[in-house]
Amino acid sequence: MLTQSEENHLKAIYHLGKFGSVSVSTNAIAEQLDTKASSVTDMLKKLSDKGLVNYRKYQGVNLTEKGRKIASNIVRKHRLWEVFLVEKLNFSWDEVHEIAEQLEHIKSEKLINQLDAFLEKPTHDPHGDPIPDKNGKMVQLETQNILEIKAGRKGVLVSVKDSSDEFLKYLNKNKLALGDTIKVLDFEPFDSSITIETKEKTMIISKMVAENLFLTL
Amino acid sequence: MLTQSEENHLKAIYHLGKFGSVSVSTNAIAEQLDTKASSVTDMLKKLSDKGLVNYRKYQGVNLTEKGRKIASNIVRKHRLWEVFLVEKLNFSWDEVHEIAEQLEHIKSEKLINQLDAFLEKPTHDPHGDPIPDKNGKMVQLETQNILEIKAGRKGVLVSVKDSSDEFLKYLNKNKLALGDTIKVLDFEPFDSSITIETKEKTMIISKMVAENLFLTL
DNA sequence: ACTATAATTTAGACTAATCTAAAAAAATAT
DNA sequence: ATATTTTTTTAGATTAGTCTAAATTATAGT
Repeated sequence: MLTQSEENHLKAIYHLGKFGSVSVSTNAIAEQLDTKASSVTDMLKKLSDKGLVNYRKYQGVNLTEKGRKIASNIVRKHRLWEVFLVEKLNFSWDEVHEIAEQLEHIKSEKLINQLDAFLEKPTHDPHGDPIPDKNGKMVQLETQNILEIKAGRKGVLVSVKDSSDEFLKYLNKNKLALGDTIKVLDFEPFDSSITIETKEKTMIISKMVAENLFLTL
Repeated sequence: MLTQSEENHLKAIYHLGKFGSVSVSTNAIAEQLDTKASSVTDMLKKLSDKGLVNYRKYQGVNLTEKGRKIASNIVRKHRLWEVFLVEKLNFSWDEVHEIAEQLEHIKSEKLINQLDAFLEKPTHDPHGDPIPDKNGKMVQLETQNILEIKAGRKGVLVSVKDSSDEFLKYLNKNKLALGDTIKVLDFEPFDSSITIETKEKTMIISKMVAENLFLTL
């Protein structure tokens, strides 16, 4: 049985491992978990002893098959709980992350299976992130960042990269939600801002915002 | 913010304090939590420093108003989650306790309010125990132990004292469930066993079983 | 290739929660 | 009332997770 801290470290490695680099650095994990590199080193040794990560001093770390399975299961739980909170308990998508961070550590396989069924086996969470199945597999939509879409074309907003409160509140304030159809009207090369059109209105979004919006065409 | 262990100690004192004695003994808490008396003593000092219990060496302990409120809130969460598991996720009543032991420590006031509303503000959990409201108040049904009921009278089974797996499985096996009407046919003074009649059948229950069944007349 | 900088690990300390064994206090029995 | 037993507390040790500061290794710049 793993502790919450062990689970959080595996999850961090899982998330960081997705982006290119074969091995994940100690510092990256420390930053993700808001802790110190020395604490991470200690934990990596422990996880290595348990056969959940491949770790070589100074060389970074990555998940073993066993570790990857555990990590994807935590992500699965996190995202299922987020769906529950939004769909059943009327939370808005900017309120659920912290609570799901707690709920993801509840231990009961039956619980998560029943929850999955109760929610009618959702494939994506409220932020558009795919929910892994029991084996860690997930449907990955073909998405494009809005910055890569040609002016004049339309797409459907299906996921956001940044799931922070502040960013989601910005989207709420500007009436942008998953599932909305967005048309790219104009691209301004000077600052990479984009003019977009939604059902609601026409607006300009900054590069910083645009980087976090992913659409299907 | 309290740790899980602190919360568990408060909850144990809350439950033990219900039965007569003004103050709860160190040993009783230790037994309830399956830990050692010395560990309990340490924790009592800590809880006392935080103003959650009144503790005097060798004199036992009881909850302060602040402590009582926190404890009843944990019990509230535990019982609401049990309702959720049974009503929404199709668990049977003998499977929910352990999971609720974990869920009761999730910290979010909004979560528990929304859950309460989603479940339509239940007043009792699947074992018939009353669910405290936000202020710790609960409706206490006028119940009688089946041993105190005169032969020939009927009652409705509304709660069970022992919530262990084994006992609940015994009830399931014998088709006894909350809400069932039970008629007391005969009382055997020799061993305090009772002959009862349900929709299903007539059966004899031992004193040990009878002690755990509470009815409304 | 050498040096400065950055990343990582090690060493040692701290806190929280637990335990065992011994000491102290309270309860009970004669 | 005293002795025995039980309960409770204290003292000291252990484990997990964390930290800071120092040492080590890797990386980058010239």
